[in-house]
Amino acid sequence: MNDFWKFTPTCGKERSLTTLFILYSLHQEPKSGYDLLKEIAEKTEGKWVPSKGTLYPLLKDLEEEHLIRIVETGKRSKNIFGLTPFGEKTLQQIREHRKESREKMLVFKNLFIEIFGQDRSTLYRLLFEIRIVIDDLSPDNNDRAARILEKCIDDLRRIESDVCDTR
Amino acid sequence: MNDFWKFTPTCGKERSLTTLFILYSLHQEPKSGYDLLKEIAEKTEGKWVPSKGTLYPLLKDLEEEHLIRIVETGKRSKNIFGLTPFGEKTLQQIREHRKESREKMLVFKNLFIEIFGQDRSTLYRLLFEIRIVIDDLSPDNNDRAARILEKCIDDLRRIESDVCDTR
DNA sequence: AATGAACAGTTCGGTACCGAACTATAATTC
DNA sequence: GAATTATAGTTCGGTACCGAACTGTTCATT
Repeated sequence: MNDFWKFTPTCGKERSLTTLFILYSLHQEPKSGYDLLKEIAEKTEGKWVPSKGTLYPLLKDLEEEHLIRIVETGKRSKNIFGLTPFGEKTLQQIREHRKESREKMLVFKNLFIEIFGQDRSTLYRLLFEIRIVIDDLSPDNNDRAARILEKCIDDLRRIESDVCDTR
Repeated sequence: MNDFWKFTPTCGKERSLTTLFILYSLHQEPKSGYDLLKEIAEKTEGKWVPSKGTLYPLLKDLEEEHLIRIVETGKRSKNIFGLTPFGEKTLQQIREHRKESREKMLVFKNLFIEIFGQDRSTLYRLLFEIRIVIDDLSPDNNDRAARILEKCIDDLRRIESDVCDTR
């Protein structure tokens, strides 16, 4: 289901999640292929690390498509990549489609939880509802929402401590 | 990143999410390939529907591997598939690895939200914290947790209605 | 009876990726 | 200085999937 995790800018071809991560990461700061691998390994706790056989050819392709460019070379045939203006634009357009992407994630999670989630189905469903309500809030209400969520966390944590106290 | 969404039973080869869905769905009740496609389309609101070119050959493969079997044939060369005992066992073993699978989903979501999520970072982080607290609760406390979450939803919904009232 | 839609399935060129095996070089350790 | 480790990159057979184009059959509508 690689094609499921595809993201489309307003104009241009759809991009894989690996490409998206590359664009996003180089948007933060230019770096080498090796650095990208290390970064993704850290961020995902080693659970997802694109293989070198994937990454290096993909960097080459993205360079040929003028999304990224080599901004510096170093020893050991090291290449430091940075985004081009076209790459910046593509990344921005993909991120603008945040709603569609989040919907994808939502149906994916729903399915995932239906298959794996058992004991917690009810609670997770309520979490989803919270998520939906949050998404509909206008940004002005972030602070109020944050306080409500923080109180919720406190109350939930208190459940276990109440149980401990009654033992 | 098909290989990222791979699930491993205790013994036996790792399985794709499509395979997992098939096993899960046939575990519910036997059905045809066409029914599987319809079901996944419904559950994902059309966002993920394995292609026929994927599903039918995969059903054949799973049959050859004795995970599923044809329990009935009908008109139009219709085949109704059901799980075999081996398929039931495989499904059960994969679902037993729920923790690893959920960890995968968590790092995937974190990455996803880092790339796409902006306005709501704080709120989503709080949602993650709620999730972590929920995961640590013992099942006995599901009801209390559910009530807390329900109240949280009410409070969040009231934010918008408060705003509407003040206009 | 003819037509269109729904149901049901097959083939295969192509994509995105994996991972093993490979090459190369600089830095660190002994 | 030699050995080891880390950094850096390449190639390509293979997997899981897509989707277009195809075949076929039953049911519903006109």
